[in-house]
Amino acid sequence: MGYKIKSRIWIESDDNVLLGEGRVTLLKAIDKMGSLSKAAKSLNISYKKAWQLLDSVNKSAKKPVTINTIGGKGGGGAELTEYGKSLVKAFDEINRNCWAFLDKQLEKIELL
Amino acid sequence: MGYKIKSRIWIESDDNVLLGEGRVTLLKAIDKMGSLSKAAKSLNISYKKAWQLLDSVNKSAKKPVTINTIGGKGGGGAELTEYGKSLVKAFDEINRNCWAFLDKQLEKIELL
DNA sequence: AATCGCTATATTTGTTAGGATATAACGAAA
DNA sequence: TTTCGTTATATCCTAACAAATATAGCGATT
Repeated sequence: MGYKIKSRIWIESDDNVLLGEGRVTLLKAIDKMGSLSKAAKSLNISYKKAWQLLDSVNKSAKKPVTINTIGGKGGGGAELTEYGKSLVKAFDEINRNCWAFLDKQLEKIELL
Repeated sequence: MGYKIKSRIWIESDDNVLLGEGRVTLLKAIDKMGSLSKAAKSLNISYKKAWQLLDSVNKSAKKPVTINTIGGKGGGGAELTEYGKSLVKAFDEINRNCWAFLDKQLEKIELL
């Protein structure tokens, strides 16, 4: 059986984490569910953790990633901005490319 | 100021971690110092942690990565095998290549 | 056979991240 | 103006993880 190579990538803005795998799956869940609390529930993480993640994302992004409304119809909710959606898409693409790249690189170790 | 992209890669063997950045810096320190305890001291980590890391490396590698001698001249010591040295070298190379690759990919996000 | 510095391991103590819980504030709609 | 399901935040508690400490065992050298 051969070795496997794994990776974790993230994007920082001014030493704060903007996007990582956890944040991206959270953003996807928000997009799907329409609210932060439902997204947290669907991912089986606490609301607190989800809120902290999202807060840090919005604080470190150059443009808003979500729009959170408080009160109002249905109590409020959260939805991705266009910028947020394209960030998610780009991150996924980079991640997939990285995996493919690393799988090729792994050959260097397999034949030692 | 733009975003930065960071990564962490590691190699697994049969679901156990073989090499990661911490393990590689430990192996380098062992190579330099000639013993596990001195390596741990030079990295400011506890001997226990260093030992656990090295143990897990040797358990999951297909060939021995270090040769540890217990007792004897100077009380013993640890040194890298040829396989160990080439693993370290290959890992570093893959890591550097990955950074370069990701830096290019980051452009996709910069121009959103 | 005594010494030495190391590997190898168990045990105990400390620290920190996260979970659970509680609650205030909000604004549209009825 | 009351209800509702959110966002937003603070506080406490616990459980997982890391550090500190202790100690046994080893074997070449003297």
